[in-house]
Amino acid sequence: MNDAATPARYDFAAAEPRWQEAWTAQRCFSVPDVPAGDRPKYYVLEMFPYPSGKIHMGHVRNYTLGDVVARYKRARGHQVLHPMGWDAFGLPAENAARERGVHPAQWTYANIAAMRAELQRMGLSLEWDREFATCDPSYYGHQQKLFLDFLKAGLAERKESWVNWDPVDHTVLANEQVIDGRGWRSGAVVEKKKLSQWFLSITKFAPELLSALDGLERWPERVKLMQANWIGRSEGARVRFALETPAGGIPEVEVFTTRPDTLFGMSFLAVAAEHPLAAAAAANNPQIARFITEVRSLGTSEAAIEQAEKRGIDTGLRVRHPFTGETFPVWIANFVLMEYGTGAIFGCPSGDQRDLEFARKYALPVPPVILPPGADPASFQIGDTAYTEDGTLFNSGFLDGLGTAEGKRAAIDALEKQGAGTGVVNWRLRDWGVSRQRYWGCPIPVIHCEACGVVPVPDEQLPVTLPEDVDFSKSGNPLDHHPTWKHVGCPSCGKPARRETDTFDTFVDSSWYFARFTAPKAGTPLVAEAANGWLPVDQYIGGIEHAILHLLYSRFFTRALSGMGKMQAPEPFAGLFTQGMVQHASYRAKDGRWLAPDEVDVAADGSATDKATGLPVTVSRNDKMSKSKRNTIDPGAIIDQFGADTARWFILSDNPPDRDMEWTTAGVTGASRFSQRLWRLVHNALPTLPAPEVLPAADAARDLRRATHRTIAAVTEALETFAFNVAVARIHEFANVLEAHQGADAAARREALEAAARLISPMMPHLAEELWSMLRPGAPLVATLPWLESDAEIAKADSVTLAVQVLGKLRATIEVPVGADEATIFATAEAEENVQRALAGRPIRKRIHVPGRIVNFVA
RNA sequence: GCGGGUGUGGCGGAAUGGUAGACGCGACGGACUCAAAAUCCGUUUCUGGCAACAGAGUGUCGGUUCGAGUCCGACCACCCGCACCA
Repeated sequence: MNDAATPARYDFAAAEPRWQEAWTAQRCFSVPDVPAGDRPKYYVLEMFPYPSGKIHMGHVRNYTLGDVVARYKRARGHQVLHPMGWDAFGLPAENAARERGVHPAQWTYANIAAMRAELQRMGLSLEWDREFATCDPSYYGHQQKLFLDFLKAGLAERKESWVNWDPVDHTVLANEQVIDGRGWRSGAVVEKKKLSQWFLSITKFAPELLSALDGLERWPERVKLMQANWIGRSEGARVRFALETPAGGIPEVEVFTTRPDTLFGMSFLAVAAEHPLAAAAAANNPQIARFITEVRSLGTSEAAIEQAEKRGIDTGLRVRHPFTGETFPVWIANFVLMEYGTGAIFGCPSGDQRDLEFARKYALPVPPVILPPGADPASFQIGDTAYTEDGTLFNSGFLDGLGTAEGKRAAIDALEKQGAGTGVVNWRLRDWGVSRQRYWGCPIPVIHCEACGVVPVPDEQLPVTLPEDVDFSKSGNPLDHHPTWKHVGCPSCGKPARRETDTFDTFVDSSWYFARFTAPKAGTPLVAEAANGWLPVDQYIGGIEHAILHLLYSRFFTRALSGMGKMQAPEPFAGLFTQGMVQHASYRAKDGRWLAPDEVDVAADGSATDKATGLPVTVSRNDKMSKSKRNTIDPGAIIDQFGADTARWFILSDNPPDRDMEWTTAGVTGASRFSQRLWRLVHNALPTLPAPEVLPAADAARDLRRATHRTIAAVTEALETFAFNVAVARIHEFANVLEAHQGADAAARREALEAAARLISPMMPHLAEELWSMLRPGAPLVATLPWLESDAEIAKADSVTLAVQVLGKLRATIEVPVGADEATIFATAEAEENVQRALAGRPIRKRIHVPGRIVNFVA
């Protein structure tokens, strides 16, 4: 290897740690808790990781994207806050405890140490001094304080709600732990069970959370749309239907509808299985009781409920129509959601597809009430498809002849007049249930006292820390079985009382961490000057899977905390970027085993064989990297083999960052080759370059200098717009130009090579420092330098190529001087032989000229 | 089921309504080498043609326009989210 004939190569393994140390030693990435001086602030944040133990390519992509932004903004003169921490509570630690007997805390902190080391090798411009984990008592203790403030402000309350219950393990299951309606561990059929739980009153902010979306100009439209749909504002009416004979003391059923205009199309009324009326009907009817039990085994997830086959049972009860006095049957239906509206609907099969399917299945009538424009009222029939669009009302008594909008108004007026209903705005958004029956989470700091009720833990007793001696061998919540932990004296009356054993949803932890990062060591949860100085986060980056919940909860917390005067920030994240997933081909043997990428040989045509057996394997593309499919690539191994810069460069070059990318070995080796090529360009040029002070002569190497300044402009624009793959492409092109100009004016070449070194710095920061130190020994680090400016005068072109079309088809291209007059351009274009042939002697009827772009002749 | 997104060569992708396929990967041909690796040069959307050139072409069908990958309408396929995974 050290043979004199071997060409010199860039030794990334030596260089990368060296530059990382230099950045740390010079504290290049440190900023004060309160932004100071006249440099504008810029807060770059990537969604902090769950410490699973190893970083995966999704993390590498996420943090590379953030680091490009952080380094670029720093070069543009901002003081950049760029912290990192750990979303450290959650189920996997408890699973590890159950499966391997390792304590969640020990497991988690070991994972954090391992992942921190891996992240540090990536050369990210992070300020590690601000690091914390949400499982640190110094973090979650402050969270408990915030919860007590929520309680005082009336933003937290106890309510009952339904959970997935495993009757064998005696434990609450997450939706992901419910597989085909059964508990993942026990295999028992899951039931819905009602528990009293803590809720945060996010619905109080629903109107604001919705209207403020408009102001989030640097959020993807689709994320805003998803949030708007999630919040789900809908205008409609609540309508009360009196029961013909009250059941279980219930005299009437209230439904919510967005279509009061279709009330005359009613054919039945349906309630959710959890509705009180359902329980009343089941009281002395075992068949109904059995049906309710069956529906309860569907689980609590909306997807499971709505995807299930539509089923129902007639309760035998009947309700009276407020307008006609007619009576209709009351059904219990599995597609009616207790959580939405009032948990009851009136069924109008002609105007709602779900109602129609239900009516057809149970042979209920389908009276049509909305006439599509142009349809004949005498012959109009509903087949397999409900008519859900606007139209003209008919068969609808006093509403006949009205349009949809007027019909709604008239129906609501009539309902209000006779006291049978009111026009209302309904929200899909529900209050946020934050209670979890788990050990590895932040304890909810309240005490239940027989005499005093719910008593907040006094401030001076915070934090309420988790006990360390816990037993995971029993099913259920370990905090609940702990022999002593929950037994405490009531802070109010002193009598024996019981500590709350539920812990917070981990989404609570991540709803304010971005604010804590501004003053991570403070003795109070937040320091207003720090939070106000840095927030909102200027650029937040993470996966699209968080588009709704995490972002919405953070927006809610930001408003709540601002409302309580803890800080003043209208929104947590001014700019949001959602990255795509990292995928990899997966390989499956004939016998069904999944094979890891290093267990197969991939041929040139893409087919693959099992290295061990030589048998062909099935290759599938575009699979999300996952342990189960064994198609993960370990970032650590990639960095060992190719270096952090290569991994970063490939990830940026592959495709636009908001799309899913495919990790390929070929792509990595290509990126590696390019880093060596750049290094070689500088290495080979060094002996021929003049001193840095020598400026290129005015007209020396114009092509090269034009390319240099055009590249600066193009890369700058690409970085500004998150088009990192385009930035990479422009630098590739520039390298091609550099190679073609190795004999050009030496000062121009120095200018070009120095530009190359600095333009790659957000993306390949180590190589940038290496090249810069070669070109300018002893000069300050690239990490401390301002961004390059393009000189428009040098970048300007002398001539321009115009496409010439005849009837919109390309027939020739012409080269004209910049600023040539239109007549000359048309004459030149017309004179082209190919243009003449295409015109075939026909007169030109119209001449179109788009300066700098195109000439089109219409003949 | 509801909501959201994506679709361009062999592959990843580029393209303010204006030359479709920049740039990279792969492949093929060549140079260097005893040989290989590394590196460099060239070709590479498809069809026809020696070529000049012509025709077709951005998931499908239709529309607007001098001109559509881009705008509009309908459809198809795939992916993601759905409140206790993080």
